[in-house]
Amino acid sequence: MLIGEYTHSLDEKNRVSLPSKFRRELGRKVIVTHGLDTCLFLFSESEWKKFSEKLSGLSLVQRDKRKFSRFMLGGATEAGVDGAGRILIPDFLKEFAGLKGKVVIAGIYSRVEIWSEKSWSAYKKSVEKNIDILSEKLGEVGAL
Amino acid sequence: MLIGEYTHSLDEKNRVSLPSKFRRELGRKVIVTHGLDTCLFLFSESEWKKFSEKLSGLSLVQRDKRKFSRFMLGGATEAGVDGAGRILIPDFLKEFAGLKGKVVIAGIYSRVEIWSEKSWSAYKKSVEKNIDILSEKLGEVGAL
DNA sequence: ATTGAAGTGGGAAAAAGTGGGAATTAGCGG
DNA sequence: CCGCTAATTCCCACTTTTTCCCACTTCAAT
Repeated sequence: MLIGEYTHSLDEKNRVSLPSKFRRELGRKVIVTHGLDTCLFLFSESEWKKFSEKLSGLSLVQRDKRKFSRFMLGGATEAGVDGAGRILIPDFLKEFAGLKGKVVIAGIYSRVEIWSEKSWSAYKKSVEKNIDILSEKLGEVGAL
Repeated sequence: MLIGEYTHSLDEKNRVSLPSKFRRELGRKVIVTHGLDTCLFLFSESEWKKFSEKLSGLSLVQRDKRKFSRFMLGGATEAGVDGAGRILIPDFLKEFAGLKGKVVIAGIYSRVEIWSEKSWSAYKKSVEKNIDILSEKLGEVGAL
């Protein structure tokens, strides 16, 4: 289970270290892609398999489904984990998430998210302010 | 599985390099045809077989189906992969997708798409702007 | 203090992408 | 049918990018 938040730095070669606590579970190859809300999603190979198979079922001839699969699959990249536990972030993903300098790596159970430190703290703050209303709403629809 | 986005250039002889990560899966011969949304679709021989068989099932006597299969099958061309991993784009497809200079090659699970850099970035921008609404919608209809 | 693990930085080797020339093939006119 | 031109294919060489590896630093624990 991937949990916890870590702050690492993106170096000049666009590399980030994965938190050492995540490494065993993630293996020597991970998949990184566009996330929702200006972050990147990172999956282990097995989690990615589940997710990508779902995506591959989206019809080719429907505009919105095509859009979404381009976003997720076209935006994905296999990233090998180097000897020091780092992965390489491609330029287009780096820009998408606005990564520069310090980045936050957060484990969300079965996936990992990569945020710029700045957007992470802003997002966090906004959630904290509304968590009460949010939880109420989820309760109403029976999600929790 | 074909995933990721790569920017390569279309040279004076109308050649583009296939991303090296795609080469093993695509083999030494691929099929390129008209795509949806001003791009080209590119398939491995085996994926093309599946796709074209589906198309061949479309009824001959219905106008719209006839249109679609002409578009896809009539526009298709076999392209050999040269020693350096490049293929040749025929003029009519090049013009269809408006390819010139830098082109983007994106893997979408079982197919590859070829875009002009310009239309790709425009398309992407519009998707990113609405991805939140889009994913919400797909969630509601149970597609994901 | 010393050891070890984690994170960071940078250099060298290997691979990928690109451009262009030579050779082969195809098309065309004589 | 032959020769000329044009186009395509094949191959080699250069450049850039990526990958791999090693070394330094920091922090924690003993």
